[in-house]
Amino acid sequence: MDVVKALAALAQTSRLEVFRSLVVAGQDGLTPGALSEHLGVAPNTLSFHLKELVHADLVTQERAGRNLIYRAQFDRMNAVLAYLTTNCCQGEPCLPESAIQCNC
Amino acid sequence: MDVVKALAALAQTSRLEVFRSLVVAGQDGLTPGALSEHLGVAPNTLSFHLKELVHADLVTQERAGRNLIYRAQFDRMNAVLAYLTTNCCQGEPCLPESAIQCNC
DNA sequence: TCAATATTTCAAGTATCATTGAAATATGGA
DNA sequence: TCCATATTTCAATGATACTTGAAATATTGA
Repeated sequence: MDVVKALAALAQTSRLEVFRSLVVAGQDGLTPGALSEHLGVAPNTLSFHLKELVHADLVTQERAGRNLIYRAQFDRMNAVLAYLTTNCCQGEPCLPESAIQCNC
Repeated sequence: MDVVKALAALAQTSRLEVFRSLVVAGQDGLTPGALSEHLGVAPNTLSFHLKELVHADLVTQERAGRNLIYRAQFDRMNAVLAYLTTNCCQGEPCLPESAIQCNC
């Protein structure tokens, strides 16, 4: 699991906005056209960024007729997030409470 | 809260290893010397990466005599992770279960 | 104060990334 | 088949990032 690649894919303003939009959209996903209009990113630039997200395995692509549908890959996202926190603090308590994963 | 900057700071092999080491170390933190030896990163290269992590507010620096001690900033880390998942899936269930945040 | 240890800063070179405009591909409908 | 829509690919340019070696700074103990 290449965590660096996933983090790099998210470490760019347009891509982070794209991914966040897909996270909110959930299983419905979004088309490049919708994303392009909603985020104000040029179609070819958007296509480049979507490919980066797909290569990082954070997003899936499916064709639906004339459109493509992109969706966030939630299990992969959670695996990346989990990597950052596993085995933290040698078992000592480091934070009072939190609840940040995607379990809506 | 500049999430892109934080993700970019983590999206690099050496820095991700440094950060993970600091996460595991917890409140004890680690010195550049210890990190350099443990990870096999040249001291000046390590210094560059540590500065990136500090600028991204993911790591703190404190002097202890001749050494410096770097520590992971857990609340900041959790805030960054939380940003990726908030408002996901329009409230629909998207994953059965998970537990990924730092609450050790 | 001087030397040793710990760590950072600086400058330079190479590589990687983001954006843009133009052209290409794929799909659906007339 | 032909056209329009949707989306991607390509090439080029400018900006940003990583690494390295050498030099500088800070702290401690003799």
